[in-house]
Amino acid sequence: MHSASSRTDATLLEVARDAGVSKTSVSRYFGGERERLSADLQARIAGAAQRLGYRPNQMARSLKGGRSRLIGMLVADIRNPFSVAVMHGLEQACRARGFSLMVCNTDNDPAQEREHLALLAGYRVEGLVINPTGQPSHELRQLADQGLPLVLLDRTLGDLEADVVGLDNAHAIDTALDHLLAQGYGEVLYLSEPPSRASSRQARLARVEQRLGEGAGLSGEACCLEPGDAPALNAAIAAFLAAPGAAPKALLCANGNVTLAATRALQALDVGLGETGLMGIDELDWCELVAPGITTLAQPTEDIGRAAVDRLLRRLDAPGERAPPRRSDYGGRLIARGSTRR
Amino acid sequence: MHSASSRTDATLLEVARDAGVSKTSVSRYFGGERERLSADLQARIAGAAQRLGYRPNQMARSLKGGRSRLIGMLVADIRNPFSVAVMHGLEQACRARGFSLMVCNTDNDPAQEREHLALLAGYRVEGLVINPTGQPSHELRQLADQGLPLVLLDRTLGDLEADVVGLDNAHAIDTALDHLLAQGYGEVLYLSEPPSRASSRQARLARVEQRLGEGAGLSGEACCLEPGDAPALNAAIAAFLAAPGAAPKALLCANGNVTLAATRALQALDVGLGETGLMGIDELDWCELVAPGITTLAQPTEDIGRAAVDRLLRRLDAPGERAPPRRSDYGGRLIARGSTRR
DNA sequence: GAGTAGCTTGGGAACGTTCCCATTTACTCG
DNA sequence: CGAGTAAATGGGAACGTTCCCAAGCTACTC
Repeated sequence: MHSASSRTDATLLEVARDAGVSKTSVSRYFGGERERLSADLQARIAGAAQRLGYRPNQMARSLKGGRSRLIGMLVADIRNPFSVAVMHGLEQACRARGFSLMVCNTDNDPAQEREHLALLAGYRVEGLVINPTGQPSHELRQLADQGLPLVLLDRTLGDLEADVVGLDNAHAIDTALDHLLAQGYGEVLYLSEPPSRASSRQARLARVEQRLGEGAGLSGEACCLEPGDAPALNAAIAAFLAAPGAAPKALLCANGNVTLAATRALQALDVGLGETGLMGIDELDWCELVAPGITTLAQPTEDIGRAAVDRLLRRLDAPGERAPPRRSDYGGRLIARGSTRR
Repeated sequence: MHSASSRTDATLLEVARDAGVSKTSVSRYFGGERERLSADLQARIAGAAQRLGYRPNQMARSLKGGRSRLIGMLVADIRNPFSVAVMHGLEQACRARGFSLMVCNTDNDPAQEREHLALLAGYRVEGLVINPTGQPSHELRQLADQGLPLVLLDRTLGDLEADVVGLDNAHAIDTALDHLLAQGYGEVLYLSEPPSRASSRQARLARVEQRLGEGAGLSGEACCLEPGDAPALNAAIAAFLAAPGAAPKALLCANGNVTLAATRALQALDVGLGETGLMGIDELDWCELVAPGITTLAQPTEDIGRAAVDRLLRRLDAPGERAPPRRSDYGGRLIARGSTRR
């Protein structure tokens, strides 16, 4: 049992004194050079550290060494399961390579983004993974200019020089549309949030429009609505379903949030799933539960997380060298369920 | 535009030199004593800092001051929406009080818990919020002994001396059972994961057994199953529904995970919701989507997060003073939906 | 048997801050 | 008009590490 009132932690120097060795030796012991020390010294240090409850002070450590061993993550919406899944992959990968992850949630608020960016910079994170909200803030640009390795999740950001890791959007849209076509749907309504600043939304939208324009068995339209505008969504869907047309109709949702909103809308309109097709990008817990199951295109979130760390560390290992920004695109996995079975 | 190759950040001393002032003044400027400086000095410092892209080094700062301004959170499963929601509340509250949150996910793995605990201790977090997995690790006990303020989420942990913030379990169970009774259900199957180490599960289970034992219009049983054992769950539910009994039957799920599993099971058994009642503790995105909507008892997650930070800071403000551990219980909010309407 | 190489060990100067003191300057008051 | 106070500023010693360099020792090599 420890004396309950010791409020300040033991320091390296105290351990050294207690063990009767120099601070350098203690530093070596905890700094991964344990094998350089004689067995005797090791034992004495271990004993003293144990006795005093010593833990190396990371702050002092990174101050001297210049290496914080910290990776920062800026996530736009922590309550989005996609973000959480990627975060999980990131954390695993970081840990495996001796880094820790510091996560900040911006709630889609540029002010919080700036503030958190300053925070992370203050802790001298060695790399940054960002799920950007709007356009690049001044702070972010400045960090990038200073050479801080940056990885963007899912979307590019203006002309910001950074690696991007995400879904291969064109391929994802193709997979989705091909699936709908194969299941016998001919008329598609593509639902998305406004693509304004988000490059991935633009890419998906562009591919959809290209494919729908080509004909080849599919026709339809794209519809971009503000998130949360349920009446508009209901109206858009109702209009789409009411329009004359011989081919079976289906909805394709650009991401998980849209899938959620569209599912609500279809229930409000009392439309049966399957008869009218429904498919979404992003797999979610509940997609299999809403009868008869909602077809989705799952993103390989863990892979994306791992890849992000990979990029970061690659740049860290080659400091100074200014490699051109790189994109990594991952394929999605189709999970076919009842909502696209007629 | 900054010179792209400056890999090391500007320091306080460089700013001081550039501005032609002493480092003390710069320290004051960034340390919240800005008003003590003359307008002239303020302007010169601001200019220099801007020019050099200076950001105070948090590491050095907390090294000297002994205050890391960091709160640690240890969460058992980051993919659990309840945890994320609490985390969100925590983060907001931390930010509002000038702290930052460092989150670690243990994936329910004691080894990772120990490792992350060491990490957080290394960064000298000033308080710790824990969503504990099993029994208290040695490391945790040690930190507690050293007087690090600790808040446990949702469950107590052995004899560990720490504040606890969570749902008022007895009251929650009462609310749920009263609702089921009012809706005309008479026979209840309570589903839970094994309560082994988790005090909140024990508390809920105990109250359920007490109430079901009392009679008063309700009878039934409790059933504890390993998470993920779908066949056993199906069998248990099937047996419950097949048993003779005149009163309408309902299922009560101890938490979100159980609700998910039970919903799957009911679908597999092709049982209609409402006719057989279903109710869960924890509100989830999809509960309104599974027809006809699943009744839940929502936990006030944001409040819980805020309360946790509150406790922590209260102890931080009164250092040394060893106040007895305290429990805060929050009430849940009933969200009645179709699954408990006959 | 001296020179060299390798191992183990320790001393001390950083790292970028904060904060306690001292110093200077300008005012007020009796 | 001198003393006393307040406000503005700066110098320097910490804080707990790491890491360069040097010292002592043992054991070879030629």
